[in-house]
Amino acid sequence: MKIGRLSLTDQIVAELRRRIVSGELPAGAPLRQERLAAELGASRVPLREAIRHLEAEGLVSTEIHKGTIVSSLSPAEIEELFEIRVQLETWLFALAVPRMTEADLALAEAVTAEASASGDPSNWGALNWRFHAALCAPSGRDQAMKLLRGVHDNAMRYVNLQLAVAMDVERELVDHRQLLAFARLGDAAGGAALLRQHIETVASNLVASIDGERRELDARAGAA
Amino acid sequence: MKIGRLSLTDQIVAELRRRIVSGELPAGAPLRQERLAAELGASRVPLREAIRHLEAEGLVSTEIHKGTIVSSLSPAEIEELFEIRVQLETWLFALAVPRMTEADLALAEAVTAEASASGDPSNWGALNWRFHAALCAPSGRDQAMKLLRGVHDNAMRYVNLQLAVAMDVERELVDHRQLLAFARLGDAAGGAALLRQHIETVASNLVASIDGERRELDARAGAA
DNA sequence: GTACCGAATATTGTATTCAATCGAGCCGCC
DNA sequence: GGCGGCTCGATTGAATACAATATTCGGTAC
Repeated sequence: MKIGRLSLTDQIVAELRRRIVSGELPAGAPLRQERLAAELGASRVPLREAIRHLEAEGLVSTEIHKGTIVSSLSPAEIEELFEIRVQLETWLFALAVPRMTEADLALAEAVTAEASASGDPSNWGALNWRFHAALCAPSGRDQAMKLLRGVHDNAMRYVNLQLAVAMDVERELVDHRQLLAFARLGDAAGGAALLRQHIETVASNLVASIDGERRELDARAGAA
Repeated sequence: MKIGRLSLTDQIVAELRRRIVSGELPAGAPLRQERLAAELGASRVPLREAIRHLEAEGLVSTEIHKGTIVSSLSPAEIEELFEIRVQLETWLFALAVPRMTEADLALAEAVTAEASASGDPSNWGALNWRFHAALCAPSGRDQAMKLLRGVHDNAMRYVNLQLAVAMDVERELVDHRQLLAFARLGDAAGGAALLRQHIETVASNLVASIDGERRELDARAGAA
């Protein structure tokens, strides 16, 4: 029983979002309609509709008669996305903690275990989201979760491209386990504080890494 | 010199959003593609792209082969949108207060004056946004402002339909002037507290009004 | 009289086609 | 030799045409 079949457009949205968030389509990459449509086995019309959807989400940006590119955020904008995450996630987490059931905790633990086991960094962004979502979802704030998901996706694609941050995956897992411990104890305030610090740490590592890379590129450009 | 020409799709998005937020297209109203396209003087293709854009924003929802309707939020979901506004706006306001220039304050005052003068309730939602945006924009958090705008739009269309709340416009203006006073004094904490209370008051009035209307409808349905 | 089935119709989903615009490379002119 | 304009190819924007699906209304059997 397929309860809700997906339109072709929706499938394309999901696929493109996956490619963008995973870094397969890096920031600045152009989305050629004819080629992409052929590659996805569809016509240009549903592809264009999908692009409009992603545009509204902020993942791509279109200039009229020039085409669509994966939108590229400045370090300041990336940092801002993490700030937003801090605001929303700490709030949702604090709401979620007292409502968490054993099943919720088990789910979060399962995701953590999966992340520990899988060394594949390419789907780490998705796992990270699933963990954070599992922590916040019991808040019951579905609208906020939808918003948060957009912010998370938009930020995570930069994380996926930064190996320096990816190498810190061990440290992140430690944080995640500790967050789980706070949740288990019902300590919303303590957990929220750690969550804030956790997100801020990832953000500053990421921005530092991007800045470093940018400096390197500038240096090369200067030398050339 | 027209620097940024708009695609037909973008124009349609703006027009449809206006109609939805203003209440001209109430929640639940179906969007018939052929009719709308003819009415807007365009073909179905750009209209469909516009609909996909609005769908990503959460203003409409589409069911495959059944059509698109203006999305209708439950009272709980509406309340949640206001909760999100509280979280984001109090944060942004507190950031904005120390950065406000005289020009920012003047702008906010001008909007308040305009709102006092104009008795037209139909564009009151837009004015309300302009005021709240003026208070938060100096924070410099453009990404968050974009998010907040979406939330505000989505919530405001219900306000526009509720005369009981619209009648409280005087009280709201009092709050707005008081918020301005806090901003002028540089009292971020005091202003944020008032802002929180302000939004929560509007939310509870609105939800109460919607609940009342719904009960009335149920009663009629029961009588029939 | 009611419930179920089926054809007709309306509406959406997708593909194909045509039109408008932009960018690159070439040519002529200064 | 450099610069401006121009033509051509490529790409997107928009419209038309076709296919698939759902709703509705009428009819028939029970």
